[in-house]
Amino acid sequence: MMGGELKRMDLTMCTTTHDPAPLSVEECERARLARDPAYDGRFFTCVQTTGIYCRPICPARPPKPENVTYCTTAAAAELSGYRPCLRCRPETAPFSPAWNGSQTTVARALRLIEDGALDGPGASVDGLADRLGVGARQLSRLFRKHAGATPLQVARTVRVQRAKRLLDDTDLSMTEIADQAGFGSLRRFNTVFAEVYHRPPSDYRNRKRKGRGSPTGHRALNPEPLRV
Amino acid sequence: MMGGELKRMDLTMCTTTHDPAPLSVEECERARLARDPAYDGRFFTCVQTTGIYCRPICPARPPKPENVTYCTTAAAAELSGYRPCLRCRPETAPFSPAWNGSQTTVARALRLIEDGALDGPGASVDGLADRLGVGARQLSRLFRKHAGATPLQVARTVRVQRAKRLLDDTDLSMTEIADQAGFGSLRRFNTVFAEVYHRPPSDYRNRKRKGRGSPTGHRALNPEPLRV
DNA sequence: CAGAGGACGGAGTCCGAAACCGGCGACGGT
DNA sequence: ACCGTCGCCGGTTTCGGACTCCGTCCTCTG
Repeated sequence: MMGGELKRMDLTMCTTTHDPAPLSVEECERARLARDPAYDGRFFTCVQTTGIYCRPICPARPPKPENVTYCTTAAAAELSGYRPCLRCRPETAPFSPAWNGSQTTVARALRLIEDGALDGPGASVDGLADRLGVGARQLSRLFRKHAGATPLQVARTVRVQRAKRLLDDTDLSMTEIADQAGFGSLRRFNTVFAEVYHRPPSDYRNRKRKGRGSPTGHRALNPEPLRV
Repeated sequence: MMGGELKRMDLTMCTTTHDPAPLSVEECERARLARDPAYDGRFFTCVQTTGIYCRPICPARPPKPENVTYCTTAAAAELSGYRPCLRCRPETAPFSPAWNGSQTTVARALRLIEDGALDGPGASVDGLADRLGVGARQLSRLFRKHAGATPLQVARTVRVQRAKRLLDDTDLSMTEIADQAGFGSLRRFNTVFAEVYHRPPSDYRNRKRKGRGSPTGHRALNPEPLRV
């Protein structure tokens, strides 16, 4: 024992605010050997031979019972001289900031894409992943999990939306709009826009303007409703 | 015509040092429409409508015959006011420096790996590719093509060789050798070394030293030959 | 105390398949 | 003459599955 942590049966004397019932050593033993997620955060395992403390769900090889004591909080374990396990990271409980780490990464990525991180020569998903400090494959996984779309799908949507606003709100040329929207070429702008709106961008702009009337008041005959 | 380049049949008057026989316009026409690699570098196609000149093997849509004239050199085409095509890049002929580009990239990568670019926390193939200015997937392809092994296979070989030299030439501990050889943990060092030499590193060192005699002159009984 | 090795899951690596991308040229409309 | 659209094209990028690598923990031995 390194001091201060509860010995075997002593757990019955100690509860935490979210623990409706005190835990027996036997219950802790069962829970950690089973890696039962329901007990995650309810107690911590202190390993005397290594000086490390863990969550009940730690995937590391379970230490022998005679080498173990239990604590109800991470703080108590640290006060007793144990350091957090680098596998299960007991200092990051569910719903803690660390738990939100990957979601935060995706949120940052989405902002970067809005800001054009995937546009222009040399821009790439590899490069974006690097800026975020994660592997490209891992970023892909996080996008699928938290955003339900791939980074390029997000970027393509953002580009089309920018182009649409520029078509509606400016008299810029197609070439200029393609460039400012983040497309690397007029060719790609035409292709992607047509895929989304089923017509070329200039046609979209013309119909949009005819639909709200020209200065002469003439309306387009049989205006075709926009399909998106 | 933009000036200076040879009109149709005039090619018969013009040869280059590596062209044993002059080319007819018909022959040029056939060669460019067929994208015949044998003619690459022997003549260049000048497109009047766009002001661009190409190699016979250019994958772009073949221009109409009436829009085409021919030159025997890239320089002649440029003197006539044409600019090089950004697809087939006529200014980069086979065996030119540009052609050697990917081989040079792999050579640089190998040097970087020797220098530990794939060792240590945060090191990755993604990161190496980024330093070389190519995509990770593309780097993988180039390694397969020019080195016959993957980046990690190369790195692993380099690490083991470093470790072997340190075992032979120093009295460093296993932990220290693992670290200096580029392994992130003693555990990995043990595993990889055993895969290559079929014994743990300390065993290798002991046998190697017994094999060349100790200061007392005692030789190991029945020394087992090293298998690599 | 150092070293070896079993166990483990997250992240990285590798690869094939598919999509994206940008360039070229033709053509039509203004 | 210029702008815009679109067919065509091949190199590179993207994506996701499959698998490996990796570092950590723990035990045990010398």
